[in-house]
Amino acid sequence: MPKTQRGGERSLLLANCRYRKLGMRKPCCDKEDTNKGAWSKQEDQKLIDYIQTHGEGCWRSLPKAAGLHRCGKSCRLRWINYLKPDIKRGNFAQDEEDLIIKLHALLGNRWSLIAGRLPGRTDNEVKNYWNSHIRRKLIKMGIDPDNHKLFHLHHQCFPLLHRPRTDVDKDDDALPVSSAAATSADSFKEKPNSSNNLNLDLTIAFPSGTPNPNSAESSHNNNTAKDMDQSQSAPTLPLFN
DNA sequence: AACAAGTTCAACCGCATAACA
DNA sequence: GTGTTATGCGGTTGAACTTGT
Repeated sequence: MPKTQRGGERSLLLANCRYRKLGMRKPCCDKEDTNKGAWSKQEDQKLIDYIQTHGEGCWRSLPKAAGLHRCGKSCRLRWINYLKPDIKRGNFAQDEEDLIIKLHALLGNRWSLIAGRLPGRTDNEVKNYWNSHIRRKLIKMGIDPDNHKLFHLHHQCFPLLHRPRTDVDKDDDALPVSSAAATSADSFKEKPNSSNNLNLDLTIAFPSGTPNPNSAESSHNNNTAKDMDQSQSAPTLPLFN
């Protein structure tokens, strides 16, 4: 059973309860007739049908036009993260994982930029994968996932992380810290690209078809433009420095 | 078998900012 | 220049699921 069909009504109730409890301001689209929580198959189909006919965009007016009792934000997220036809689902390949680590070292938590380098992957998926898999793996290897440095290089800041290794730490992919550096460094070396779709060139460049933000006609995609402005030249990865 | 603890991931939120009036 | 609206982003939540005891 797809997770998307679990407990929709319950999460709606919990969400409404949360606003009251925490004194949070209600979202703009929190109307009585607006659905929340998991999407049903029928809702998915309505959204797919509408976008296939009319294309993406105008998310604010889309729900009404498509006959959905959802806010535009929710529709956009559902489409981008789940329904879009070119989305690649399933496990991440090793080269995808390596690329995420490299890009994270370079860009930090800018998940949309990182996802932009992984065809078929969404920012949400990359973020979740980072938090649930890669982050933990790096910690096990003795690498601080936040700055990609070995823990022992700044152990004063993280004394609790430098406890003696115990049986709990022993795991298939757990490595002694001393060898972890070499192993991870090896894994970051450029290796033959097993996935032809992956763009492992880390030079920051504008996606094909995207106008140069410095040019007069570009007024769109300002975040990207801002990010690009900050990295004019192709940076090298500051791993383990 | 039953329960607890840990993990995953879809969906939500607030915030920042571009676009527009 | 100012106010409002729409969109996109990253952080967070919590139900469902998995694993351990």
